[in-house]
Amino acid sequence: MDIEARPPQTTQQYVLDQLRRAILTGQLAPGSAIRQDALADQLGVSRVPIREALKILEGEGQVIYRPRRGYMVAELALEDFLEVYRIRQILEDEAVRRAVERITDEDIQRLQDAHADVVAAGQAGEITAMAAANRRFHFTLIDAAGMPRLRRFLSILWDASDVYRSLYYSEESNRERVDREHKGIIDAVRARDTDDLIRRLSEHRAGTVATFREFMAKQES
Amino acid sequence: MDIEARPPQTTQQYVLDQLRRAILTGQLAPGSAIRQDALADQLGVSRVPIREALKILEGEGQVIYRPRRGYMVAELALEDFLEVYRIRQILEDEAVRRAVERITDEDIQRLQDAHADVVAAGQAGEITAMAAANRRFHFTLIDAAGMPRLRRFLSILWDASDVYRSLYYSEESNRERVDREHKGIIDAVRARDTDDLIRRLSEHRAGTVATFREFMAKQES
DNA sequence: ACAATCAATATTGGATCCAAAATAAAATCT
DNA sequence: AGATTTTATTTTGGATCCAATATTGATTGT
Repeated sequence: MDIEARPPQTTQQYVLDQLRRAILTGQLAPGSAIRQDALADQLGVSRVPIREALKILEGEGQVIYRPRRGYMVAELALEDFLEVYRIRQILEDEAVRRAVERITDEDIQRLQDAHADVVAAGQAGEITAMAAANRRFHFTLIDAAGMPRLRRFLSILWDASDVYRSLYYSEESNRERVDREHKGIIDAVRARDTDDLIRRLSEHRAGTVATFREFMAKQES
Repeated sequence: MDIEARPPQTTQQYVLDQLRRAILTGQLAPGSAIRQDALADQLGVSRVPIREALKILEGEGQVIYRPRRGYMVAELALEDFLEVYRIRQILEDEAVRRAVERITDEDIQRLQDAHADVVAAGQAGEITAMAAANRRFHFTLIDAAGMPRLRRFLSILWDASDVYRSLYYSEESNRERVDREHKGIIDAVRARDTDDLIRRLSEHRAGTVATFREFMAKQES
């Protein structure tokens, strides 16, 4: 399923991919320090490409950097999570408004394909694959807006909350809900019904937020 | 006037500051390649901190990176400029909505101080200082929203268009207009009149966009 | 004169090394 | 024993070096 067969062009790109994966899977836990030397040994590279990859992640807010103290994986408090979702709301509303005007039949086909992958991965219980397909689904819509900066910001926001979104998919009932809501979203796109689409997407996001709220409440106890 | 008397903590920070300045002043022109070796000589440092600083700027979209080809200063076509301002519009609307609810009297005092600096710099004809004070003015408002990610995105968007905003200030009539509009903005904040504030800010931005449009039209001929 | 090929040069990417700072551990003092 | 200072260790920041790739310039052939 993974298309990325060819190796990355540079070592820093390779390191960046690995770091993303480690953060996503929780191998590098939120709040933990990132030891450059250990990581270099583990990946079989020197510290130089690691430092460059970390600078990229710093820019995305995935890691926190303190001069002469090094990097640590960013944590996401409830407050932060809500901010991420609030900004997503605002930016995605704008994105789909533009997208509806510009979207092609091929795009809609891609939307359907991505959703098929979501369902397939969901039934197979492959949470990671499902998260990836889900992201493809939503970014097909976002890409159709043709706004590269907006796309990049949204990408950063999705990255920030990716870890916790997997939580949502781990529940069977939520997976069914995603299936249902995605179908509704596709219908709204086909009908070019912007208001309906925005409403459905808002509803769609609300589920994840609720799950995160519960999760954080349980964490405290 | 420059408060930043103490030197940066690390060399990469110093290089980052210098690169920002060079891009802002046009010393590094949009579209031009950035030669790491030459820059290292010029700043009296090695290439390592330069590479790290460039990675930060890459993340902000200020420079474009192509593997094994190096970095070049990003260009801003009219289309890009309009996207930047559209996203600014959306995010700043949200920011001020929150800000109005949370803003304190000290914040409003800071707003006034910043505006006084804008006017003073404007009368002295110091465009760079005026741009800096103007930024302080607007980010006082944005900061009051208490949304760090939104603040960061807006910071990136301001950076992207900073070069061209100076263009706007270079005209005397525009400087007067800024003075007038800022006063109106402060009044709206004091009155906690969100709708009026949003309207005024929108109007305020429109001037810069118009100037950029004219500039680009002239460029072509 | 122009295009294509080959050689020379410039530039980036990564590894290794050392100094400076931060952290952890040991020793000293009250 | 507990707090404080001193010493040892770990870790980051920066410089230098070399290999791999890209770019430029020269050479050859048509």
